[in-house]
Amino acid sequence: MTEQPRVPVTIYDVAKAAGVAPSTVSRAFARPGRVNADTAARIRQVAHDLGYRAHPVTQAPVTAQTRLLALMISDVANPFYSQLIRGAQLAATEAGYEILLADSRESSTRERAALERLVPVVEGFVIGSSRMSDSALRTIAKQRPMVVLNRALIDVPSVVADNVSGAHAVVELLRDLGHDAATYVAGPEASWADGVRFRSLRDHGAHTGLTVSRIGPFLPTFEGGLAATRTLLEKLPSAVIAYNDLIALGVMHGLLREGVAVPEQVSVVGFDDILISRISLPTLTTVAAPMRQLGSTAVKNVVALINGARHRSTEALVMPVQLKVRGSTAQRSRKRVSPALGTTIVSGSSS
Amino acid sequence: MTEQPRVPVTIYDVAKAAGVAPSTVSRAFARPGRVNADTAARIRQVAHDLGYRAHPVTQAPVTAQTRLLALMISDVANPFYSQLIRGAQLAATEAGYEILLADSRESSTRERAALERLVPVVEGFVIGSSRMSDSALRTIAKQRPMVVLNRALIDVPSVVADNVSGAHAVVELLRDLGHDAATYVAGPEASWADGVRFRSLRDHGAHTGLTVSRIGPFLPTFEGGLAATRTLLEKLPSAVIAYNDLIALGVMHGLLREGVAVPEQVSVVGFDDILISRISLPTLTTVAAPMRQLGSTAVKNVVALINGARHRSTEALVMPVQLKVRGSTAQRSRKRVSPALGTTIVSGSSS
DNA sequence: TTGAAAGCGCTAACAT
DNA sequence: ATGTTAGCGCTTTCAA
Repeated sequence: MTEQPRVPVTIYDVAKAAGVAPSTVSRAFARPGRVNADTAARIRQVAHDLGYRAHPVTQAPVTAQTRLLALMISDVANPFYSQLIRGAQLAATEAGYEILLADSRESSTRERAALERLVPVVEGFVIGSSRMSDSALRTIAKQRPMVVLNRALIDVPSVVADNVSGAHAVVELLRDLGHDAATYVAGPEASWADGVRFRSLRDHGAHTGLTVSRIGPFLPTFEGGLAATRTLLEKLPSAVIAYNDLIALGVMHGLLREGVAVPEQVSVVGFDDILISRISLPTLTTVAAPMRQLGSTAVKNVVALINGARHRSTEALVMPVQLKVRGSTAQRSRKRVSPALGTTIVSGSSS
Repeated sequence: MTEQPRVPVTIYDVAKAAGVAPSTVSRAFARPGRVNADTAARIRQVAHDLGYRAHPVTQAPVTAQTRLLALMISDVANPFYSQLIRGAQLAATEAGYEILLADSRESSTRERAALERLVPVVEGFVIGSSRMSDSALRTIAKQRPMVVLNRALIDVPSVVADNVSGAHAVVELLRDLGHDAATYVAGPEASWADGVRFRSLRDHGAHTGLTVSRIGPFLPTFEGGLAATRTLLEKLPSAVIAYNDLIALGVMHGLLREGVAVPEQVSVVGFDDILISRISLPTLTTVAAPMRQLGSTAVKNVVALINGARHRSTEALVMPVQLKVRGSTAQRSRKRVSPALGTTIVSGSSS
């Protein structure tokens, strides 16, 4: 491939070089039939030589709406978003919109840059998960209709999963299984859900006799969970609650690799209920949120905003969650593990 | 939320209604400082009452390039694309572009609609996987620089994984393990890779003494694999090769659920090497393609095209693949399965 | 078949 | 602080 200097070439340049009127050039491209075949051929030749490219934006009638919506998420590779994306797509299709997926890759800088670049192009935003500050988010919200997911933001319509109830259910499950302490493996610090989950776990735990400590932050990925295992092994808890399923799965694998039995020695709980959690071995106990609904609700709301609806309530819309009890949690064992050796020693229960 | 009739309101409407000049309205929004606070407030009020929305496209200086690239894939939820997307994003960031992800959800109609909507907005296309016809794809390629992945398309630059060699390696592996027949579980018919994989398997199998039959098409998902299991159980082969890992995983689980041991009774092979394949039980033998490189190479090429490079070679760029032999394949057993009962019976080898 | 000219909705000089 | 005016790159009447 040979590079050429990049100076935007317009139809005027082409017209001049080809000795025709700009409108003829326009027609040559836009409605091929309406122009003399020879003229058209010559124009195309000249255009090609000049390196002409139709301008991305003005090409379409400037009055046209783009019917494009942007959905911003922090990592497309995270299966957690699959259903959310599906829901959003479904609702968008129904409303005659197309969803453009933007991926911040867990970086607030990238997120902001992408958002800013999209403002002139899309009619509205759905923020699936943001790593930006509330105020930065509000700045964008001022420019285009926006709905935020997984974060409660004053003055911007938001839809969140009921993380508080989910955390309470987890605490109660573990208590019922005889655990009296658990370690929370934290995800990204900029994640709103992370904060809510840990605080809810800790506070409700304090009320009901489950001491929840925290390690992290870790990347919200399988690798992140693997990394967390090292810390966990230093002082192995009988129960681990992870920020999300991917971390939980990583932890589970990390533990199994070290010879620690899950759930016999350590119970593991996640959040999200992604596909793998249903097919891993053991299957993962997790808090399932109605991701698909979250996505479609959000899109319906932006579309309503675009159509002139007004946002009223200052409260976030809360969607119910469900605790899926599966194979990775079990009655607390009376055994204690010496992780370095991977052997087990019998002991009384400790606080 | 209250809906309102949708008649595009411009700054001129607002200006007239507020008794000011259009430019004042423009400034009130674009440059808040430069306008009397009272006037600005009044304008905002009027604008709001009229349901004014900044026009998505003309808002930015019309001369600006969008610096946006579209990446079209057939299913964002398929982890197969994760690395491809990453590669594309990395290369795009480096070139100062933003990647917009578009998802056809396995539908050529949706794909075409999305592509057409994106033409005026993006500077170039990377088609990660297409369900459209070659000619339909070429139509879009005429309007914007385009690079196609996973499909060889004459006149349009394309980058493909070396499916042929991958298939050959699979055939040889299975032969070496003593198998003399295998069933290929097909994916989407519109998938170019599907055709190449099956033909390569069948042809190379014919040469080396592995009879490859085909069932399908099935959805390229875990559920698709589960569905395929039913057909497979009717006449259980000693080896299954799936269009992709997701199907392979579905098949594996479907078989295990029915009491068929993998790999003892049936060997299973996939294509792609997605994350789960490394952590499933058993781990999955699969053909790994350099997805990340595919993505970044494609993006580098569109960017070059945008910058005026010319596409020359009519051949697709072929990237090497690697067979990862893992836990789901084993020496062919002498036992035969009576799948309906889930029991095993000893028998001699059969053709 | 082709040219001239008028916009599309908005921003940015340049005036006032 | 605000109004006037000239474009942005392209398409589209309207004439010729």
